[in-house]
Amino acid sequence: MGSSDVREGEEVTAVARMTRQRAALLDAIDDQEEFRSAQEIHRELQQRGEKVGLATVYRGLQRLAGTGDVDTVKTGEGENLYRRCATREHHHHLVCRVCGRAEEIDGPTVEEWARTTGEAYGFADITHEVELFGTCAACRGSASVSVRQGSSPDS
Amino acid sequence: MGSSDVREGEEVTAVARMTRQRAALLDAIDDQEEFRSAQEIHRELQQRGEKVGLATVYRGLQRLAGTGDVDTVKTGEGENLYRRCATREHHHHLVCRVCGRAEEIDGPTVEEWARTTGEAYGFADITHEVELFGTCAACRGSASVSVRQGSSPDS
DNA sequence: ACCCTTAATGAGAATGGTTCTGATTACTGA
DNA sequence: TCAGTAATCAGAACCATTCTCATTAAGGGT
Repeated sequence: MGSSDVREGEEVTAVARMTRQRAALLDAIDDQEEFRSAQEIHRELQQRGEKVGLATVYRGLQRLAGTGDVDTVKTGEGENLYRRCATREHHHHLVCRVCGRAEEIDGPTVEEWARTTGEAYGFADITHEVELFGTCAACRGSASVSVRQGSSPDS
Repeated sequence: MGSSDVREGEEVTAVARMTRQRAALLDAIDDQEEFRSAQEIHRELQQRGEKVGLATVYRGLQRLAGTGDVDTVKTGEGENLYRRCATREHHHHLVCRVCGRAEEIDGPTVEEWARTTGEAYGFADITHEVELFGTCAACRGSASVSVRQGSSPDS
């Protein structure tokens, strides 16, 4: 487990043993601007001819998410999507339901709202889950393809 | 399928055939102030001596959620929680990670923020997913029991 | 009260994403 | 080079939820 590694993250890679499959995973992630599910990333790797197990992809993404090297969002269906992280700071996402492209948005407004609202009700250790889903300008025109459900028309 | 029923919902029940198991489900829900998972509700029914199938509980909750008679929130683990709904209007929740008790909160602030932020990026049909999790005052003191994960310390 | 249509139910199988298992492989520091 | 052990792999296990389809029963019509 933990021993001596990681000091001042600046390389997305860093830490732990660099194996062929981990390198492949990092490559794949670096090449993708959009949010992808673990399954999709695994499929992508196979198509590239990389032999990487599904479990390994999950583990890798998990670790990367843990170190803050990749961002994650949950779709309304309880599936996790990943993509490389631009900033390490706390932020939320505006994800396109169609193409999966996402904008990272910071919301001092929501942060503040979440905290004060929670405290107003006497709750502590407030965490918030905030994701926005929509249809981006590019996808607006083109005919629909497989639409990724972000959330029901409510909530 | 659809024919003549439902006009102006005012009774939580209304519509469709009132079966023994549906009545039992409605009862169980009426008695619970906190958010419960379908599995928990099913278990509860069994303990009451009601013989109701798991699938039926899921179907029932689904319908109730559809008609807006029950509220739902998703835990970070992709499990759905239900409880009877106080208001039919759009709102969010502040859920206690420990006991499941929840406050319904309205957030003109977030609503507005979500809409404007989304539009600022050229996205349309914006929907938002917002849930707050925390530890309520009552649970703060008592020793921990099974803690229901609401979300990771981030997001 | 009795029928008949058809919604509702139940038991279990199926799904699908994710995690775990146990054996095997292969980094990496010494 | 070698040992120690992290990482990998294939597939089983998990678990919440959904589906299948034969069976049951609500409830409007008569």
